[in-house]
Amino acid sequence: MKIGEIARRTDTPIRLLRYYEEQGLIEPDRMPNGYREYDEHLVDRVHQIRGLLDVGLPTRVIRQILPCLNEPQTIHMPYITPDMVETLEHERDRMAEKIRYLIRNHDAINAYLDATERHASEE
DNA sequence: GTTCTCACA
DNA sequence: TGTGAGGA
Repeated sequence: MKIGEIARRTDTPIRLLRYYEEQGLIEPDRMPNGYREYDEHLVDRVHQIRGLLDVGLPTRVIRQILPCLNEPQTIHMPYITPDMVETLEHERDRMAEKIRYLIRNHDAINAYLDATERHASEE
């Protein structure tokens, strides 16, 4: 499929699909006219990449663990190198910190909503 | 209309 | 990573 179609199917801007390719996250074939040709399996891969990006993993880390991401939604670690373990541990810690902030903000918003409700029902 | 590359008041 | 230019 061409870039426009995979962009629709993965809800990813064309701009970003080209960017992911530049970062070595995906490598679509080329058609004779120079257009990128995306294989069906890349649909899942793009979804997977976006998922990891959403959780905060930088593209360089994703590129690193890419060979271990084959079945959709799963992470397999057949061959794990020491420095891969190191970066993953680092990312895990970053995630934990992010979660702490999320909880904090979640609580704050919740408290606000709570107060608003009480206020409204008292009027 | 769609895609491509390159580049940045 | 957004956006536009200039081609095919």
